[in-house]
Amino acid sequence: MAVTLADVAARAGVSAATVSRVLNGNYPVAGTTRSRVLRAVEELEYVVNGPASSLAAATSDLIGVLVNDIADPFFGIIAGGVQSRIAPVDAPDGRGRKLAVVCTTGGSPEQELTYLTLLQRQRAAAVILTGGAVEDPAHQAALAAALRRIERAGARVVLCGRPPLTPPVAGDEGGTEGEAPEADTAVAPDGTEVPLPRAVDLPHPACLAFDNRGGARALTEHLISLGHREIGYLAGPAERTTTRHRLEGHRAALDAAGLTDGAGDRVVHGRFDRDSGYGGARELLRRFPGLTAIAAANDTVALGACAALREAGLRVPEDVSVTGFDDLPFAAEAAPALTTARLPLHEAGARAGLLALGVEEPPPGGVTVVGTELRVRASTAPPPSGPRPARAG
Amino acid sequence: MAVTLADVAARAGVSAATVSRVLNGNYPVAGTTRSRVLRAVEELEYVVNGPASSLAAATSDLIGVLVNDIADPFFGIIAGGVQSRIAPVDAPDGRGRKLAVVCTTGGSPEQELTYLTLLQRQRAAAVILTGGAVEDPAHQAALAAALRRIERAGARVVLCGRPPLTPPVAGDEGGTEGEAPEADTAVAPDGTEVPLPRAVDLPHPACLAFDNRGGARALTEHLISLGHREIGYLAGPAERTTTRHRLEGHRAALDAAGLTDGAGDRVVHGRFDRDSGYGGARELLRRFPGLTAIAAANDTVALGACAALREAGLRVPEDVSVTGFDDLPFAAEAAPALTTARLPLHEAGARAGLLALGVEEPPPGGVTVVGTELRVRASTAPPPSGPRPARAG
DNA sequence: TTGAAAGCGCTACCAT
DNA sequence: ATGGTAGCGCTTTCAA
Repeated sequence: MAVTLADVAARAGVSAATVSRVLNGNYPVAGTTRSRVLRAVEELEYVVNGPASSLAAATSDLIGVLVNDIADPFFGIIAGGVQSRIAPVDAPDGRGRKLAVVCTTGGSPEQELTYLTLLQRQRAAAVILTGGAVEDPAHQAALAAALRRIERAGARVVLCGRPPLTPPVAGDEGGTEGEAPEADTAVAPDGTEVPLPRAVDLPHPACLAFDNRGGARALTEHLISLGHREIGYLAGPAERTTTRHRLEGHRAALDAAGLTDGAGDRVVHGRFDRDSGYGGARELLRRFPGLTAIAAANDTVALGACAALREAGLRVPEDVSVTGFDDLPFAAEAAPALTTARLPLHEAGARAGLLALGVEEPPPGGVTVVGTELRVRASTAPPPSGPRPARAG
Repeated sequence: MAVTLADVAARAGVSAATVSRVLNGNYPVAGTTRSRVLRAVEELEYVVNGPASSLAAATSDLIGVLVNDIADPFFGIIAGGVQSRIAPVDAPDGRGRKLAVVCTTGGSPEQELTYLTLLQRQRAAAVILTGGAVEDPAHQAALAAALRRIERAGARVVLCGRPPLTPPVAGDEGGTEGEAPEADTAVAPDGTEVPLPRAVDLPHPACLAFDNRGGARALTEHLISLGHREIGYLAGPAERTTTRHRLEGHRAALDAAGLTDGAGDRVVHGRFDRDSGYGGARELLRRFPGLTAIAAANDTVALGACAALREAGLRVPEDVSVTGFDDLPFAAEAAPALTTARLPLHEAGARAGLLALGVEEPPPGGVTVVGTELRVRASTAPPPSGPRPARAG
């Protein structure tokens, strides 16, 4: 029914092979032949059959992007960064443009695995996993197995905003102190490189890890430097690397300042959304009336906290200083007094795109740590006296 | 190299045809055979070759979603709605799950066309175009041609948040008063329905149009009802349906109230972003010192306007009332005093997903108008006196 | 209920 | 520089 390569070939008076060569531009073709073919393509309104060429060439133009929630600007911005590189607008027609298959996992391990299979089925050229990972060991193992399978199928795997699968012993996401890169391929009789079996057959994806720990630490250090001593923390959901690392950074700052007295943690766990920030802040205010600052797991949570403070008749940052994380565009608008750690989401996405294309090589250890930048919009030292008249509801 | 159907067939001691039937579950297979096959699939870690099956079956699991910018929550939320339906989380493994290919056009007509070709090449099962359209006639024609080609290739086309390609004569996007639906198919000898050639071979996509005009009108009517008489308008970029319809709604409200004196329009055009809102508001304040209200093309623009007002020492909404459009989550947080028209973006995306799947049938006319809801967060009548001491910079 | 086999449309290798 | 052609892995008649 549809126009095929053969139709074009017939019309141009050449062979199918020639048409293919013209279209893929990866082989010398005479100028006249070339233009004849292109004209036939035009006249027939021929559009390549992607599945057919994917089958024959054993590759596809699809790049999978796994996100928690595409409606969340955090992931939207990363996805935008990816697209800016895998399909640059200045590319001629569609030449060499990859398409992004965006998959919303909702943070569910099962969904993550399901989508990986679906993408493998599509023979995606690469898969990019974004955002923090669930730390459940069983899932980690299943995930590693899935990624290994995908890599073996010839697809690239990139982690963006997520720590490596097997953290170095020190438990530090920034570690480049991995084992020395041993030779792990050999030249087969037919001249091609084949992978040598490794003692541990783990996947080794390219990895762009956010410095969540460092950012969180810097934020809390900033609060401490202003004179705050009672700092609450609104953490994300347990079992997630993002939650853990940011919380660890916060605690590291407290420890370094000797602020971890036996009073226990001023930490409340919740989700990464506004409601959790709102509820969590109310709880913090209730439990710790002396609080002068709140560090939130991310900007969205911080916004919820601001709302709770406002409702309690407290001013931000005069009465309670609030910090967020990520620096989403709208957050600055909503809470101009927010101090936050800026994560270069778009840039990270863009680099992930390059890694997915294979244009950019991952560093020797495979892991690149993307730093955070402290954004101080408004800082206020705590009131000289102790507890405020906390009018929280 | 990879495991194929044939491998599974061999291992299960059945033919390839049988394995295919088991995997697709669209044909009766004996229970024992079935389980034998499934076990072989498990043991071999077999993953279907998508391109191969797409080639053979002439269909694919891909659904294209064209957006202006996936980093913009407006589109992110729509995309999320689409995904919620084309890949419901409760689907077993990957059974029948479609994948969303998200394409960022940046609002560029050329990119739009390029992506449509790319999606046609992938033999996408459907294509969803979101957001307002560029009104340039040449592009409209090229777009119509591209969509027609895609429809002829057997893919469904859905417009989401965009008016029909050929607006009814009245120029009203809400028109269901189109020509009576004539019979446009006939039953072929083999019992299948075939389309009759139409006089004008236009594409007829399913269409979910936002009631931009109605929403904008309601907003301005609201301002007028509060007593505002000098209302500025921050419009979007020219040549876009969204811009035009919202502006028309605004003007309709003014006309109805007899507020369009010869003083000329208090309208400033810009982009759909914060900076335009900021700059545009400053310009409005300068040119129309008596302004007591500003209606913005969307929430992002409104946020920029709020910033400009704040900077000018004016309070919102006490000194100047501001309205937005869309009701993006963060906007309410950033400007709680904002009155806005709520667009059910997620729901619209979800319906677009169903239309793309063919699960839901488009209405007879093809067009469904999605209404807006007025969200009044804080309204203030204009100050009794005339011009304020506009301290604008 | 199952098997055999003919494509689906393209790529890439081998000739020329 | 160009043509011929053997697959790529799956679906889907048609037979059995």
